[in-house]
Amino acid sequence: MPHGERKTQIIEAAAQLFSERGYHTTSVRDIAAALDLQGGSLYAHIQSKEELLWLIVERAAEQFFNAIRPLAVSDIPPDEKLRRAVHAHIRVITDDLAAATVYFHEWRFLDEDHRNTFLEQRREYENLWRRMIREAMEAGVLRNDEDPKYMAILLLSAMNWLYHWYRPGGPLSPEEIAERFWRMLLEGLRSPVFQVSTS
Amino acid sequence: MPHGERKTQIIEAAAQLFSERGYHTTSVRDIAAALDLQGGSLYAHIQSKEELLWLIVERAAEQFFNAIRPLAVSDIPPDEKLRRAVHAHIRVITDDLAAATVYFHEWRFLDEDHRNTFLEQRREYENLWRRMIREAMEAGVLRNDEDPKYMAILLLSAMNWLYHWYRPGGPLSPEEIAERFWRMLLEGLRSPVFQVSTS
DNA sequence: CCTACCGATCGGTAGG
DNA sequence: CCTACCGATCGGTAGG
Repeated sequence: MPHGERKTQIIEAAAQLFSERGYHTTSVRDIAAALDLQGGSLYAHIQSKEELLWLIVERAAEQFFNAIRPLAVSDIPPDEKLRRAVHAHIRVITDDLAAATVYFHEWRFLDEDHRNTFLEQRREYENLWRRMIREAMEAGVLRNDEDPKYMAILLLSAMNWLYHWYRPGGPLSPEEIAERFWRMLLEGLRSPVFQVSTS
Repeated sequence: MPHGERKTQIIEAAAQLFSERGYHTTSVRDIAAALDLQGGSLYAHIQSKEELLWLIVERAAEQFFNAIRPLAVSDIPPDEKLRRAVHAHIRVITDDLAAATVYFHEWRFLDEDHRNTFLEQRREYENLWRRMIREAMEAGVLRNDEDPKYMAILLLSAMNWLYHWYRPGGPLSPEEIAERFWRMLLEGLRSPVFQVSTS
């Protein structure tokens, strides 16, 4: 009978290795070695290598939902709500960079059922963002001459790319990054005193 | 002696498969099968599987440079220059989605030498963007109370994420996407008639 | 949790 | 460009 703690260790070692080398370049023996075990010994705790991938992705998806859903359904003013959501989303990524990297990078290697569940959850998550944005548009906080769909894509793209370049100990804290990103996205990059010739 | 046309076919088939399944999940036999060849026959044209990955990444890097460098060194007004650069960068991604996907996703599996060259080229490319942004800031076109470094990251993040969601035949053309992204980034998401309470 | 092993598949080569 | 093969490594299992 597997005891939970050991399994958590295995999941975390797997997340670290999958994020560094990718799912397929990491062997079950690599994961076992990181815990000073023999390759076959892992199977006392897990059913398959794919189960590990699924558990990592599942957990990460949960982190995103736990961070954003309470905000989304709250009655905080829509601009403050979005500001906090940006901070929260970025926090999930920076708090467990390995898990986030696997979430964004390796989900394609899930079994078909797990992959479908993943895609479904991701769609739901994006809908939370679209709803917050539409709410802010209707409150007159965000401009209503843009499509909330592409606003959401822009926001999430800028944030999600973070796992490519963020490293702990860099010049900016997660909070400072979130602050700057939100400010630039909200206020725009254009100088307020300059009339730019956009078509 | 390999003749060039066949090699191009091999590279393109490899780019397609690498982008769909990833580098390590695609076998040399898969690539050969896509061209109705036997696995071993590829080695009349290539030296190794890694060479294929390198050629795909190399080509993609060249596309980005060819699209942006002439703009960067031109004396087009800085705002128009950036607008065109956004269009050009997005065009490179959408014009060869498979190559762009491999470029962003699979470069980690390059040999050490190739990986170092890749990282060097990417740094140079990002510097082109930083220089264009700094130029626009100094011309008073972009706000000078933000760091050009993070402006560049924001711009490139939003654009680079495109390969995750863009599919040909979608509702927006590459030009329409570029237009919207540039407009949203430049003008900001905030409603012009609303005073948002940012700290 | 280990030892010892399974069949399958991999990238790459020899020889034609 | 094909056939036939190489050693290495893979995920997973049996039996203890």
